[in-house]
Parts: sequence; structure tokens; C-alpha cells
Amino acid sequence: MNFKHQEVEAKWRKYWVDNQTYKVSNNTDKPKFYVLDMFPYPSGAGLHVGHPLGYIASDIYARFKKMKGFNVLHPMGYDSFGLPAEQYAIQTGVHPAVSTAENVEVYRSQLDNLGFNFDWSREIQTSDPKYYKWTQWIFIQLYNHCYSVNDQKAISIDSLSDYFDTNGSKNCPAYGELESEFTAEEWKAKSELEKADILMNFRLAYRKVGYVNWCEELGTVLANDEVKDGLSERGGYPVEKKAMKQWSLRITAYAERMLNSLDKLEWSDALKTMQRNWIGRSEGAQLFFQMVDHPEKIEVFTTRPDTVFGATFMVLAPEHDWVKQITTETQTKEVEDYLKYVGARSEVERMAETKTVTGAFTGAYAINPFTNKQIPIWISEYVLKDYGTGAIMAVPSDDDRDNRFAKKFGIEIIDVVDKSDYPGATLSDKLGKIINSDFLNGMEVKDAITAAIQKAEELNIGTGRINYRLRDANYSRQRYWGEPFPISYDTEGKVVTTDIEKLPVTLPELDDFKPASGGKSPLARAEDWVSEGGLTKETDTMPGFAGSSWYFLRYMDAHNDEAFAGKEAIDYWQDVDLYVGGTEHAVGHLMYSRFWHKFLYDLGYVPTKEPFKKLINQGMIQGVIEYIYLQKEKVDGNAKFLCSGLVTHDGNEENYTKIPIHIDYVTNYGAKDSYINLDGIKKFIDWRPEFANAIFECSKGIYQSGKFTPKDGSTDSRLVTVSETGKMSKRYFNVVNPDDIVHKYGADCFRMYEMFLGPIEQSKPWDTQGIEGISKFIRKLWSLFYTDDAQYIVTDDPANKEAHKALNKLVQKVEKDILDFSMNTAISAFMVAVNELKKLKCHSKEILQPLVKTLAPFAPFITEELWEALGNNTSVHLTDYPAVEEKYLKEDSFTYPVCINGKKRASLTIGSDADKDTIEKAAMELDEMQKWFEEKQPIKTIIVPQKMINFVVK
RNA sequence: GCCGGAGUGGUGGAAUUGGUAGACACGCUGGAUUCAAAAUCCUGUGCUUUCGGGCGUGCGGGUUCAAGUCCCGCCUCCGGUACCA
Repeated sequence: MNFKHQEVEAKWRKYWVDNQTYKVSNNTDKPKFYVLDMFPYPSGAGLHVGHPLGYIASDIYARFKKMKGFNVLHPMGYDSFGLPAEQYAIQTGVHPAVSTAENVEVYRSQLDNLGFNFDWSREIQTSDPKYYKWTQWIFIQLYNHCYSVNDQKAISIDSLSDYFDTNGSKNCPAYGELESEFTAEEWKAKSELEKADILMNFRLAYRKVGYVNWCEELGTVLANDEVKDGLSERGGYPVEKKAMKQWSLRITAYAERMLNSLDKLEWSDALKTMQRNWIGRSEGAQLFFQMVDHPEKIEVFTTRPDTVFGATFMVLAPEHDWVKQITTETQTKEVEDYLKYVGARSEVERMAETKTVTGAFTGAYAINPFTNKQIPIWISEYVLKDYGTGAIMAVPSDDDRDNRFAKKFGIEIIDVVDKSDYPGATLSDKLGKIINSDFLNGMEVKDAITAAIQKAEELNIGTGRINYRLRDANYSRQRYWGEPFPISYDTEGKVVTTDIEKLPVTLPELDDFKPASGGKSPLARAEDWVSEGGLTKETDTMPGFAGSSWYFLRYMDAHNDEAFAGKEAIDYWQDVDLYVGGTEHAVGHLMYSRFWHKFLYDLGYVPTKEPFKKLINQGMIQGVIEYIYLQKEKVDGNAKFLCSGLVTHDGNEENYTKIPIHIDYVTNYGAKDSYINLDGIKKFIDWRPEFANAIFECSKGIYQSGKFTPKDGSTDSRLVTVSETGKMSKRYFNVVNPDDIVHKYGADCFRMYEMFLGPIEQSKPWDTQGIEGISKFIRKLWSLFYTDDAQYIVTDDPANKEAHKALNKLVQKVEKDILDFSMNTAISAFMVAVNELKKLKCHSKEILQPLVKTLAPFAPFITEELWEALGNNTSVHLTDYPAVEEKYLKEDSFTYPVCINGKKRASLTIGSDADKDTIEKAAMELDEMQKWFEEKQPIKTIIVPQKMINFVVK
């Protein structure tokens, strides 16, 4: 009898639901273990074989931990707000909630097919009002708090207001922007609106002017990646920077803490480094340069205050607030032209250009506070508005960009660092001796930095400072399909938060999802919704990362209506022990989640400082893209396709374009010699009728309009395709749906094959052919239990030593591999064990029963079926993982490689307890060794017990 | 440019503390079974060879009795990032 996977899978899928096998309780004495997958955005395309890779690995891990006695939380849900559903709604009028629900259903059935042990009773969807009620609630908390620089934690905004009441702004305890100092009396005299404006500059969720990519033609705001070369990707319309009031989150307040606690996390070094670089901490000084003929001082940040004597000019970001007011009349045209030039350049262009320097002189001057010389103020795109202060002191002798700039515009260069003692050192090494710098002369760079800061402080023109690359997060989107803000404005424009009891603020019903006029969110069209009780609602919605920044907490207590999750549940589950997901979220999602988590920690809602203890990044599964060559020039008005062999032979690849073809039409898909035959060509034409009369030429003949004209009597046509490894994507017609594989081979086979492909972190191509190996393994396993004619052949006879040894080696190896996340080697261990048991003709229950348990995390269906066949009446997934019996692992003998000068020449099998002398003697007496000793003398022998024997000869 | 990762048979990969390079599979070769096919089973499979051996983990050096693994210098590919003051 063969294993009928379709029947068996259906049977157990039902059993698991009926018996609530995977339901997880919050009330148990067992230790907790939380395994989490990054939840998916339910796109219309459904899952492809790449998506479940991480889910399978985490499922195995979760099942294993459960068998090891842990209470394991392994939930799943959907990040169901997002742009694609909104885009689809604009095109078709289908409400995003409707299309999202449909997509979720498809995802659910695809996930169910794979036999995951998710506790679906805890499912969440970020677009569910019951869920986003709490996203809004957290937002209100952020709004109501600021960050105390003294306590290094969030404190209520009321306490800051109280501080101002008694102390004014002096020694302001909160992190933020204080535009001007005030006394307690001045504070008290301010109007409510003025007070609100000042407090806004300290709130962790705050409103400020931000710049967005505005496209007039499309009437909408675009994301950075929707803009190409200053034009919209869709339609190619001009895009400009537009100032709009936007909500932001003050993530920068947490920069230092996020940097520091990174060390303790079990994340890959690669990922930690990425986050460190993203936070980008740099130490330096804040210096003020008095402008000439203007009362203001230009504030700069520099990591090299030691080079201040070499600062011969200043550069402001083109967007800097003061550019207009300091530009002199004679320079107005030049500056305006330059601003126009910069405005037309996309952010990417501005950043990518490193070779050529551009800029304009404002006509204004500042005074270098150390040299007291007047230095010109320029503007250039290489200085960024959002980094540091948006202005720099330029030191052409010790900065590459400043140097290029000075050379191009003929500005003085003063050498201030003598680097002759450090040949080969680069500028970033910060090495050398200071020269031409008054009191700093002769100092090493390091000491000079300290001395310069000290002097700046004495002169009251600056101070030491730490700067971060990290920027506050823009939190407003002018979109429909996102969380509405729990925010309204009164007639004066003052912010009013929605009462907690009135949450959630739900989305208004709309039937047109296009943006409203003036770049406003579609919500602005719902006028009845917008105005309520004399207040005007915020019409922007929250960004994608809002819902995903805290979802892992909701799973702990998914249906709580009194809190985002109950205290008891949070105290029990604490944090995520293992988080599995793709590297694409390395900075965005993981940064925001850590920030929110730390904030909730400050408020006492979560007991842990970090949300994700251990993190595994899974690689991508790539697809093979099959192309056929299309000749660029038509032949008698007809398109012409050629066999790749002919194109290679022709040698002029530029005369052809490659067009991707649906992989279903390709024979030997994925192989190097994959091709389309006549049948495939016909299918291709049915798919792309515009090529009905196209010519298909290969070495065997020519096909056109249903007729094949052979060149040399061939009956077959093989149009060889070009196969390239690349993304698995709808646009390349190479998506492999897991449902199809599961239907043909079974879910167990699919799961094991994905794991067998290689290390989880690595990207690798999908190759359906290779699955045969796993399929054979499953049949072999089955044949240990049943004969071909369905006879159950498991016996109660005791097994021999070899069988016990095979089993125990397996149990030990699999446990280690699962903990190391090395699923591929675990699978091969199963193959080795089953091959061995097959050879031993072992059908003993005492071996097969633990074997089934060991395999259960990997192949949940077949093991459940075999477990039942073995006479058990509870689920195998509720049993314990087998214990290793050491006595079966002992080897009586060991086979040594016997080497001459490190090269293996013979082998020696000898008792495990033999001592070194015995081993050496036996090895030297081996026949194969004699000829090596004939001419040369052994001068040294190295014996590593249980490893190898090496003779050094000369 | 910078940061991170990786280069091992025809293919996916194994060798995790320096100790038999290529486990386990796919593919391919030959054979058994079959009317035939599928399935199954057996056999071989890094390259090379005068059958002793020689050469082999991206390239060039080095350390060591011994290097895929450690050190120095390169090359290529992938991912991230971007004039970060």
C-alpha cells in the first residue's frame, strides 16, 4: 500500500481542528516559549513557494519545543493595511476591506495546506477596528509623553508643563527642540495655543512641517520608490517637494538606548551592524559661527573640531531656512537658479552623485570664531537639511567633498593636519599632528579634538555633542487604507485627542478612493465624518509600520477589549524568544518595534526592554526566469523568435530582446537545456495572440502559423530558452504555487524539501525536480511499516544493536540541528537513518515509535498517521521528544585515517580502547605503509584519539 | 565608496573547536525487473592518469605534522546603504 497523502492530510487536518490540538493556553505551569513569524501582507498574488520557508522552519522549532515540555505560542495574522489594496480599489471600486478579506481567505487556505501548528484562535488583522483601536491608543500615549534626558525614559507631557510652570525653560529636562528660552512667568503668561505649540516640540508623537513628493498631475503624494529621475514612475509626471504638516515620531530620543541594548540580542552580527549604521552615532562638537551683517549665528555639527582653523568656508543645505534672507542682491539670480536645479533633482540623484560638485555663493559671510577671519557662505546639495544642523563648516584640507568643492570654486585651502607620520592612513582614520592652528599646534588629532571642544566651551561658542544619523519617523500618510488618527483640531487649530472610551476612530465608508483635492487623504471627502461636535478630524492615516510595531504583543491576549493585552498575559509571555523573517525588514520594522517596545516598557506596560530575543533571517527562494529571444527587426511585418543557440551563434545579442515566457510552456523547466516544443509554442500563442503569425526558428526548422517546416527531416522543434535565476514574481510568469506541489507530493514532502534545499539564511533557487529525493524518502519510511500489498509489518520483536544505534544517533543529531536551525542536515540524518533501518530490515516497534516522534515536527501528517497505526490514540504532537540512550552510541572500534605528511594513504580499524602505542604500532605495520617507509624515515608521529594518525616522513 | 554576507563536483549542498574534502540528495552512466512504461532494486559518478600516483574548496602568498576552516594581499557575485559633516 502506498501512502495516500491527500486522504491522510484531510483526515488529520480535520482532527486537529476538532480536537483543538494547537490551541495554546495562557494558564499553565509549563515554561513559556514564543516563536513568531513576520506576518504577511495578504497580497492578491497569494503565497509562492518562497514565502513558507521561514514558517516551516519556525513550525518545526515550535513543535520541537512543545515536545520538549514548553508551552509554545506560535501565532499567525495579517498586516492587512497597505497600498496595493487601495490601488486596486481606485482602479476597480472594490472596497479595500473586501479585497483584503478575499486575499486573507486565500492565504489561510494555502497556510492550512501546509500543516502549521498555528493557534488560529489568536489570529489578528491590523485593519480590524478591534485591533487598530489599540494602535490608536498607543499613539495617544506617545502624544501624551515626552522623553526625559535626565531619567532617560518617557515622562508625561503634563510633568514637563509643570516644570515650565515652576522653572521656565531653564535646563529643560525633555528631549526636543526649544526654539527660545523663557522664564516661569513668561510661560504662565502664554496663551493655551502658544503653550501647546511649545509642548508639541517635545511630544514623542508630534506635528511638524515635512516635505513630501508631490505630483500635481496625479494629485497625490508619492513614496520615494515611486519617483524615478524626478518623475512619477506611473505616467512620468513631474514630482516636486511640497511642505505639508505631518505627524512624526520622535524615535531619535531612543537612539542611544536602541544602540546600547543591541549587544545583548541574539541577532546576526550582520543585522546588528546594519542597525548600528542606521542609528549612526557620531561624537563631535556643536559650534556657532556668527554671520556678518546678520544677527544670527550658524550652528554646525562637526566630528573634527580640531580642524576648525582650516575651515575656510561654510555650506548650507539649499533648503536651509536662512538661504533667502542672507543671499545678497548680486547673488540672487545665481542662488535662485541653483535652487531650481536642486528642486528638479530627485533625492536619489542628489545622493548618488559623488564625482562632480555643484553649489552657489550666497554673497554672505560668517566669522570663523577661532581665526576671526571672514569666510564665505555657500549652498550645495551635498549638505542635507535633515542631517545635523543642515549646515557645515567646510575644511578643504581634511574632507574630500570640501576639498573638491574648494578646488572647483577657488576657495583657500589651509593644511591643518600633518599626516606624514602616518603613511597610508586615510582621512577617516583621524590621525596626524595639528599644524597652522595656534594653540592646537603639535597636538595629536585625538587630543586636539578634546582641546578644541574645551576652548569652544570656554569662549561660549560651542560644546561637545553627540549626533545621530537616525531621523524622526514621518508618521502621516495621505491615504485611505490605514489607521485613522485619534486626533481632531478645534477652530483655533489646537490638537484634541479622542477620548479613550471613544476608540476606535473607524474609517469612514467611501466609494471613491482617489485622493482629495490639494493632496489630502481620501478621508477628507467624507465631510460628515470629518467634522464632529465642532471639531475637525485629522484626515491623514498612519503608515504601514504602525500596526506591525506592536502586533507580537497582541497575540499574547488577542481578544482583550480592556487593554492592548492583559497584564497577566504579558507577564507570562514576556517577549518573543525566536523571531523568523526576511532581511528586508532589517531596519524599518525592527527599529520601530524596538522603539515602541521601549516606550511601553517606560510606561510599565511590558516587563522586557527588547521585544525579540533571538532573530533568524531567512533567505529568498529564487525562481528561474525563462526567456525567449525576439528579433528586434520584424520579418515581413511578423515578429520572429529564435532559439538561443542561433542567437549565440549570431553573436549580436543586441539585435534581440529577451521576453519572459510562462514556465508552464517550457519543457525541462529550470534545466540548462530547457526549451519549448511545438506544443509549447502553440500554448504560448494562445496566451499572447498578438504573436499568432510570428516566426519561430530553431536549428531543426521553422514554425509559423501552425506549420512546421523542418530543415533536415526533423519532426520535432526545440526552441531553446534562456534560463536565468532571479526573483519569483508574477511579472516573470515563474511563480510556483505551494498548493500545486502539495497536491502532487503532499505537505510533508513539501515541508521537508524546502528545509532540505540548504541553510535557512541562504538564498537559493527553487528546483521542483529535486523533490523526488524527499518523495522517495517518504515512501521508504512508509515501507518500514507496510508492504506493497498493505500488510502492516511492525513487530514487537526487540531490535538489534545496529538499529538502536541508528535511532539514537538520529535522535541526538536532530535535536542539535533543530536548535542550531540547521534543518537541512537534520533531513539528511533522517535519510541516513531510514536507509540504514531499511538495510537492517528493521520493523521493530521499539525503534519505529521513537523514529515517528523524532520526525513529527518535520512531517506532521504522515507521523500522525503512523503513530495511529502503531496503536496510539492521542496525537503524536502532544508526546515527548525521545531521549537519547547513550549506551547505544558507544563505538567498539574506530577507523582511523592513516596519513603520510597529512595525506591519507590507508585506514586502520582498531578497538576504541587501544592506547597510543598500540595504535602507532598497528598503523606502522599496515601493508600500505611499507613503501612509504622504504625510502624515507619517520621523524614524527601524531595521533589524535578518535580523529586521525599522521606520520611525518623525510 | 562604505557596511554586511558568500565563492566547494554537472546541480542543491555537507564537513560548526584546524584533523579522512564532496555526507545526503538531484541529475547522469550501466544493469536487474517489465510486453512496455512508471515505480522499485543494484552499480558507478570531482578532474586526471603510464593505474604507482598526480591535481583539486574563487586567485596569489603565508603559518602548521595537517588549512575549505587561521593570517596577509587580491578577484567575482549577492544584499544593504548612500555626499552623514
